[in-house]
Amino acid sequence: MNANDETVKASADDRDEGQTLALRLWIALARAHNAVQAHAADDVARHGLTVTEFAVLEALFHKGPMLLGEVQRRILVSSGGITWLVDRLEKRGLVERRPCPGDRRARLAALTPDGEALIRGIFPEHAARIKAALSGLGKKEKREAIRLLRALAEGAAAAPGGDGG
Amino acid sequence: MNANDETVKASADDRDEGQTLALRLWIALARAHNAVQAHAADDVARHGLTVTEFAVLEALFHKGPMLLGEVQRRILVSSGGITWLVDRLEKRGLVERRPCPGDRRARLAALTPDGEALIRGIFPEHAARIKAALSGLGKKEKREAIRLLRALAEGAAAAPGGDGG
DNA sequence: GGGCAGTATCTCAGAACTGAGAAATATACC
DNA sequence: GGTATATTTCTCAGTTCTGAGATACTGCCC
Repeated sequence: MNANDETVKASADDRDEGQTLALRLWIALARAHNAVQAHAADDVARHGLTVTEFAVLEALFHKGPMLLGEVQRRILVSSGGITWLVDRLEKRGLVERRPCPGDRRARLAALTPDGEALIRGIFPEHAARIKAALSGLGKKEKREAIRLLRALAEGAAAAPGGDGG
Repeated sequence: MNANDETVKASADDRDEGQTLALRLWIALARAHNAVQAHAADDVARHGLTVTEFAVLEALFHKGPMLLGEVQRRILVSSGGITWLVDRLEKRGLVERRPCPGDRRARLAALTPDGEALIRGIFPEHAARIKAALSGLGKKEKREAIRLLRALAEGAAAAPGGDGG
């Protein structure tokens, strides 16, 4: 149910125009992501964290202990990546691994008291920083952008190839 | 000149709501970027290229020979990154370095005939693939998304910290 | 024409991953 | 119960990049 006018009648010009538009959108998406990511990275670096490390702590803070695999899917890293991340956070005493009751293959990642104190302390400031980085859009525009980006992600997941086909 | 209603009167609730909205937007942005990037990566991988390598070839294809620094700023990598990328493409015979007339510090990157033939051959299909990945939005929505993403990127660049303050 | 800040690229150590495959366990079917 | 397949995490080699500092040159000012 996409409002896809170009499927009705597609001349060569229409196709070119549609492709140009798509490429422009892809570039705009990449640049916006990059610009916001720079702010996020800059902010969490003050606490010696990377954006993905922060994402792990934040997930555990808001959802409680989770299977490594759940965290992995949530923050979009590979299986090797989540092992590496949790190793790193465990060495710093921010996260611990616990056995998963009922499944001896799996392990839960959970915040330690230190980890919880850290994320509790830095999360509000981080959220404020993200909000500031996104201040180019008003509330209404943000809501519209969220709607469009979600439709974009769903469409991409549904398209053949990539990671969703 | 941002349509920023929340600057008028900001109760604690308003602030929380604004932050929640901002965080949701940040997540939607990251997921959309990731989903589209997966398609782009999957497509160029068929020719043994990464997304950034493709971006270098595409820049040189559409703009002609460029200073390494120009390419670097265009595709958003570090100085070490662009050296590494051009090295790699040069080894594969797709790109060559040329001296820059009038500045002996600088070097131009330019497509070789092989490189031009490659990008000319794969660009149309890649553009079609990107268009397919972005088919979750209609033309009108794409235009609106581009407008919002550009405003987002500008706002982020203008905000203190990150890479634009 | 010598010093000096500024700019462009390169070098290099190492960060932050990826992806394939191994090991351990779970689940389903005969 | 036994075999096959799937799932979950871990290991490890290799890839793709970053950031700091080195090197080479430019252009300005005295």
